[in-house]
Amino acid sequence: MNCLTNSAENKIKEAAIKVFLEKGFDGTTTRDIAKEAGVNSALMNYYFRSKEKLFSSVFEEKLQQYFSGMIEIFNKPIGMKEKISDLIENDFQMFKKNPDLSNFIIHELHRNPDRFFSAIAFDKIVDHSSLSKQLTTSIENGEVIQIDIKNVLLLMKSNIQFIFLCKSMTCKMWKMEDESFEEFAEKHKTIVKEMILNYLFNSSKN
Amino acid sequence: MNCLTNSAENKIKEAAIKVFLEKGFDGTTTRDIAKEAGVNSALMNYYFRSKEKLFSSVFEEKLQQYFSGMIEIFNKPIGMKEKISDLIENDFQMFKKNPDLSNFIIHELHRNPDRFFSAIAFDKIVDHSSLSKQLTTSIENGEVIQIDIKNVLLLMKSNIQFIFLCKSMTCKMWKMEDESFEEFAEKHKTIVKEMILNYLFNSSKN
DNA sequence: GTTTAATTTAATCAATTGATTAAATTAAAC
DNA sequence: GTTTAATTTAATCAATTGATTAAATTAAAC
Repeated sequence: MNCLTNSAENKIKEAAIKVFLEKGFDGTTTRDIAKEAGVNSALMNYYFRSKEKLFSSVFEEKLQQYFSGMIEIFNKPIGMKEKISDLIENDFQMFKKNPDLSNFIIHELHRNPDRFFSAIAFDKIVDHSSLSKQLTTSIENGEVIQIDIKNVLLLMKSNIQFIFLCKSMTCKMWKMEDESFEEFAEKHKTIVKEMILNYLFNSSKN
Repeated sequence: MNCLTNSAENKIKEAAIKVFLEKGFDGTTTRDIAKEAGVNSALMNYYFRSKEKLFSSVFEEKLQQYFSGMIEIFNKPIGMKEKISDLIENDFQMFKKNPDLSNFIIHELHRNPDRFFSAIAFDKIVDHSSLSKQLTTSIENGEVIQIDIKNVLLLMKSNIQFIFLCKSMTCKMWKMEDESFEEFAEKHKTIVKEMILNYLFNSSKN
């Protein structure tokens, strides 16, 4: 019943993660998943009842992953400048390790926005109130410019995620291979960090 | 043979644009398109030979649209600061009018990166050399900081496109309707413009 | 070792999907 | 007005797809 490490159920889940992230829900057939998992295709329905249910379990897991790193950092007892810097760095590393994740989340939410709430209790998971309070304090301090938390988060997300979202276009346009793309991404991350920190923080404090 | 405005061929093409942009290639059936166009489903194959070919013609058109505005501005005889500002504004207006365009291009290129070249002759269409030269001059002037054209373009694209790419997530997270989202988007555009211009341009010149 | 439950397989379904065919209709050419 | 070509339709295919079923096998309980 346990020791799932290599059980059929686990192999199916792993395969589903891989295939759904590559091809999306519509581009994936249940036979794709069964083949990737190396199991009989009826097993998928035995364990997960339907393609839709299997997908949901994958999507839920990935949406959690998408947010999980942020939340820890939100509550870290560190200064605002360091926190912003950490959030950027954290996202960068996550998408570097999971190059399909961003496309997957963005596309599946675009196709069916309601998945957002069926997959996550946002209020519980992303408790932005702590960060929000810290931002307010920093603004009152004069450390940070007058700005809404929504814009701050969007600035960070846009500049990091988009590097990976449009990876294929970048590589085609500028004739890059994986290696030079990685260099480019690292370089861009540095620029983004500098630009955002410069913009948000008043120059008096360093 | 002509007067295509309301011909079946044209209705199919229009319907294909609408449905493909909403649902993507994998999420669309030929019957969806026929139904949307209000024509017999065999007509699609009569005019376009196959779903793949119809899709290609849509994708090609949309990729051109994606780049078309940029190119004009690249070659405008205006200063660097105004040009950057115009490019940002132009992208913003395009994606505001075509909220699915960004998702469509990003997703279909992610699924099949080679479509990029089958759909566009990049060297011809995006002649970035003019902008590239202007940037070099501006850097030598001391007007602009030392930076690569690739990073400049990516900064602009990221910050504008991503607003619309993650529209559904934004609306869910912050409980926005279409109206307040539009306000938010406008506000964010202003911030992005200011941030990017501040970052790229040395403060001596105004 | 027998019984019972859990897991796996092969065979098969009905529905959907992209595509084709042949006939019917409409428009154009002369 | 007849001939010819272009357009449209209804009917139908074969292949694919998500799912189910019933039988076979394996593991667990006693």
